[in-house]
Amino acid sequence: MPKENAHSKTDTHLTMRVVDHFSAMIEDGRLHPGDQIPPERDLARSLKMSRASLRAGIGYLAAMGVMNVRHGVGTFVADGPPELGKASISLMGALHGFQPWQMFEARKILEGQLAALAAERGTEAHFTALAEELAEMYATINDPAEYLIHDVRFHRMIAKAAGNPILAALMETVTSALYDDRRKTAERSRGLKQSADLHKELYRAMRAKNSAEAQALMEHHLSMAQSAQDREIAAVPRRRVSGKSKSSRTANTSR
Amino acid sequence: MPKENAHSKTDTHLTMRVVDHFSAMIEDGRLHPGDQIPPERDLARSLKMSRASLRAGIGYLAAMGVMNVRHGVGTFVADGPPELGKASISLMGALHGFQPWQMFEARKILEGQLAALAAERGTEAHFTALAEELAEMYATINDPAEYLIHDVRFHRMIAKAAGNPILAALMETVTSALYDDRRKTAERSRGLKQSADLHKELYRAMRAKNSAEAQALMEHHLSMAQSAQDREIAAVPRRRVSGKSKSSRTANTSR
DNA sequence: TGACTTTTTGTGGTCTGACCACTAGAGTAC
DNA sequence: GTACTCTAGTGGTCAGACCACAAAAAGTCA
Repeated sequence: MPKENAHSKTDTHLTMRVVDHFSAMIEDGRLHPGDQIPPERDLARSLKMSRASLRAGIGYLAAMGVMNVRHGVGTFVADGPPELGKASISLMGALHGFQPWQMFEARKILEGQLAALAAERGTEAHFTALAEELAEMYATINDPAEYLIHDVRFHRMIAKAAGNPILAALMETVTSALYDDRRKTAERSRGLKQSADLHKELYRAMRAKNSAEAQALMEHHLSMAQSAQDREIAAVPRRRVSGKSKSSRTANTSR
Repeated sequence: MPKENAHSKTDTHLTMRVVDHFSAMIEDGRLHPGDQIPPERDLARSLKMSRASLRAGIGYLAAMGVMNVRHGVGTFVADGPPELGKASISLMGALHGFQPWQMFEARKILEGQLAALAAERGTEAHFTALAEELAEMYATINDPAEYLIHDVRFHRMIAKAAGNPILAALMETVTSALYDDRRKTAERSRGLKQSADLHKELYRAMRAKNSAEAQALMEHHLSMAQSAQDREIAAVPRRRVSGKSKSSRTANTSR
């Protein structure tokens, strides 16, 4: 396996030369989040390669979430919240057979711990922000789509309050795979009341700096969510895939 | 804000059309890990786009670790162990200022939980494999480079025994950021004896299905490793860095 | 003056088709 | 058999042109 290691000088692939170039600039502090890089035409000339090759490298960085390319505007160093692996989890699920219960298990561990840490380390500002999202959740209890937005923000704020951006990024990675499905599946309103109440308890536990309770409540909350989803799946059976087409080594991609 | 997402039919970017195309094929089961996709020239014709655009999409998938491109041979669907985000964490560290202690905190949580799960779910085959790696560790106790290989395998086997590939992939993501540095820093031999003994205790706890003890031992082990790294940093002061940018490329000595 | 519309400018996105570089296997000589 | 050479197939790079989009500038009209 070509375990490409960072910062090889004689890297043959031009793509990797570009990646290394920008990696070095970022790690050296010559590039910061939000910075715009020069136009592709100029950059290609100064790096002595064709624009096509340069674009391959930029595309690679963009896929990793390090760069942010905006058509007609420019290319920027990513500045938003850290995102690891992006959509890869959903693909990885298909590739390696991730099971829904495994996702929830991972979430329980990560978010449970995050809630505990937030209880210990959260500041007044964090708790205030949590309270505001909580209020919004109650206010939009009859609008599942809107509710979901504040629900997500609430969880994200907990991650922020926990003070560990790495754990927050990992949570984001796992969660994002489930987000799309949830967005499409408008939840029943009656479920939202119960959900909001649970969040309120969670909020109180964190504000009281009771980390053990916060963790337990979070895990309980996610268990409920898991049950809800299981029921959803049972109600709307998923399409089944035809058997193992192990046929030829070369897959036919055209329809 | 533009949370671009999956499976848009009218996606303007050709790059994303390619990504969606293969994502769909993978999720439908028409493509499996290890499968080879058709040559770029044929594929470009059948997808009705230029080879350049097709390559952009393939490059994107390759960056996400979904595809595996081999010059002169062909392009394949990834079949190795799941890897989320690849090298992104080290870059993210530079971008968002990840601190070493945050990495260890994340590791403690993930690997601690993994050890507990392994104790509960591990099979005889798993424990046997662990015992073999343990033996290799004692055998190579005077060869830090070789020792490290078995050390990593030991931890990886724990992750496998835990039976949750998502958590395993997350651990891999966090750990890989530290691996390169560790490889360069030859450890002290006397530290390895202590490390091996700790792994042995850990092994025994797991085999005895004592999940609580396994988790505690793993966390203790990682705490020791963290202390060792802190000493390493203190002994070899880093080059000064300006402002907020701080290199995450530091040595990790003990495990 | 002020607000709206049109044009210009600068950026990334795509196309074409040619040629280079690598790999693996077939063919050949010994 | 072994080692070498050749060849076909694949991804990698190049060049230059043109398209599409977004923001800013210029023009237009009340």
